[in-house]
Amino acid sequence: MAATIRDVAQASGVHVSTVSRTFSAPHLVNPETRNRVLAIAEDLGYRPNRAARALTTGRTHNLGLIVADIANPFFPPLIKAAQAHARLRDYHVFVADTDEDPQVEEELIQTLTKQVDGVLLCSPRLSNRAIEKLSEDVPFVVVNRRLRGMSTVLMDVGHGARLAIEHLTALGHRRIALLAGPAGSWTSREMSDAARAADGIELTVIGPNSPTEHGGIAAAEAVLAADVTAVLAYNDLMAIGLVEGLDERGVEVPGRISVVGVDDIVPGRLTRPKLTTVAMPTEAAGRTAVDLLLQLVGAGETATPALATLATHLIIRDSTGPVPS
Amino acid sequence: MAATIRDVAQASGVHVSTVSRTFSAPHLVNPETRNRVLAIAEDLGYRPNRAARALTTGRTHNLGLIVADIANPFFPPLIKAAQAHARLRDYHVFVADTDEDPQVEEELIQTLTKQVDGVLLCSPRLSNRAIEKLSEDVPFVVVNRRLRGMSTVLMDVGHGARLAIEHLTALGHRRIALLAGPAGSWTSREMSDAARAADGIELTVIGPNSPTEHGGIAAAEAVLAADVTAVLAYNDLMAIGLVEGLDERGVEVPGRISVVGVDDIVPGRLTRPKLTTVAMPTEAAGRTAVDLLLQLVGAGETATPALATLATHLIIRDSTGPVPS
DNA sequence: ATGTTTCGTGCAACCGGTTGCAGAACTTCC
DNA sequence: GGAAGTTCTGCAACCGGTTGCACGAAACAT
Repeated sequence: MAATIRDVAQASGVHVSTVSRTFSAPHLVNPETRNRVLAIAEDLGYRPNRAARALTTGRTHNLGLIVADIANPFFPPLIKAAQAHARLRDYHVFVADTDEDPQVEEELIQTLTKQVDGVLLCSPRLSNRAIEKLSEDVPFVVVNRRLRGMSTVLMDVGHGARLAIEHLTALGHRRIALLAGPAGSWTSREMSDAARAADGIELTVIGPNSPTEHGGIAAAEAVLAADVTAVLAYNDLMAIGLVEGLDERGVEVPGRISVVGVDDIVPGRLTRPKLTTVAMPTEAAGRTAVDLLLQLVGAGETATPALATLATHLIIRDSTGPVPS
Repeated sequence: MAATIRDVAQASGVHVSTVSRTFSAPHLVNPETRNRVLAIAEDLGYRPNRAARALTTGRTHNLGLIVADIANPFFPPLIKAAQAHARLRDYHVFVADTDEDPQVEEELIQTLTKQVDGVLLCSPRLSNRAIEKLSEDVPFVVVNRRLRGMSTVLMDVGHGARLAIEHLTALGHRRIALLAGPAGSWTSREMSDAARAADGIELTVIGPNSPTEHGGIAAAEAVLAADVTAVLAYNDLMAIGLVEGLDERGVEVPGRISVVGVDDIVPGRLTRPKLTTVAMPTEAAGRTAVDLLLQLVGAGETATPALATLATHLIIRDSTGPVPS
């Protein structure tokens, strides 16, 4: 069995409380005693049991990170960044995948609640109402969804959409289609609001669509029917699918139609043509979300929700070009 | 504050032990009492505290999953599958990223040890020695590395490599290069063993290389110098990079050189030409690893290490073709 | 020399559960 | 009708830590 605090106490001839303090409040114990205890602890391979500690302190030093789909290339960089950032602050993170199912999401949060100090909710599928309810039990930070009264990390996709459209209009495009995402998506709404507000273009909104490669392929027909020269897609996966669908129909990108995606996921850099896209600050979002969450955790009841909006930028590659004459 | 077992006990006029048993050994309590307790628990929103339970039972119902790099597209499907499979068995999983650093890996395992019932180690960078040492403290299942005396999940990449080479020879290729992976990699050794054993081909081994897109780009020069007509790359990322590097030099794939990757990651399906590749059963590996681990956890000291070898298969797409005449 | 702080440590209760043991109430059997 | 089981519940110790409180010793002030 692994050494406990009592083993260390016995071996060093002090009371358990002294050993405890050696680790959790070193300044309260005599340097001499402390060193002796530390040496013996080291010797016995003692490591404090975080779960036991959590029982009295109420701090588990764990975070929960809930995403809709781990395998969606958008998330791994965020997970990685969040996890690394948390680790620096001595936090471990549970990662859970809801498979896009709100029901699963809710259950997950409930069973996780007791084991974590806070939960990071990325692109939640749950209703605002449900989230607010659950947030009574555990601090939340929500990524990619606006929720008043709650700490939030947003990526300014509206701005990104404007940049994309400016880029397209500079290339001479006037008739532009927006391939919308899933119905309830905040991101999708932001994008279409931005696109609708753009001057001097004729916008066709196609969708809602499934935010997958398949959704993009399926939309190719509708894009052709819309008779546009450029398309802004909800995300890169759809954009890639669309390029594929257009290719199957002998339509060249960017020769006949220009395509812009959103997210800047890895595959987009590898396809041909390489995808022009709105880069999302996913790593920064992961780090920021952890920071906000720990801030919330530290503040306890007096917590003030914070809102962080992260900038996006346009990466121009090869899937956009001048409007065909 | 969240309701505890004592709140429920008080509210239902029974002793805490009865409440405890209602949840952890229902058959020991009178159905009538049980229902009353359950109703009141429901009412109070009571949920057992897993950490507290772990203290006495020694079972945390948590697993640790350690990978070298979450953002490497190879891992997310495995993580997703493992996590989903664990959840069905009422286990949560900590996911941690070592950033390819053995030091970090070791620390991570140590701090995680007390909080989990077992650890899944995917493509570990740690020495066998270190892993064996650490395995005294917590059950391990190792994925993608052969380690005697320890439960292991392997993907039969040797077989995959043979399939790939058969495919290439059937197309007429004789001079083939193997783009090796990192030096210590078990997978890389398996592949080169298989390739060396193949009959009737002239093999050039290039490497070790960094297992990234960049490594592939960098290897393009060496591939051309080797004067081969086909290349088997350590993984898809490298294969994609190689195709890119060759393209920059005006070399057509598969027109002049055929390229086969390994892993079947998502981007490979999206590039052009679409990548011929050896598909790895990553989801199955994740599930199998969880099964083996839980089996180990259940068995306690009497655990018998098991070995699972998962089949790979070849997916023929567009990056391979007949040898140029 | 005495009174007041400061410092270091021990004591014991507590966090939220689990579990071996014991005993009460109720059955079953002869 | 009493002995022997069953079934259900309570008691209390325990898991591995933390922490408020008390107390003795040393350091300081007067």
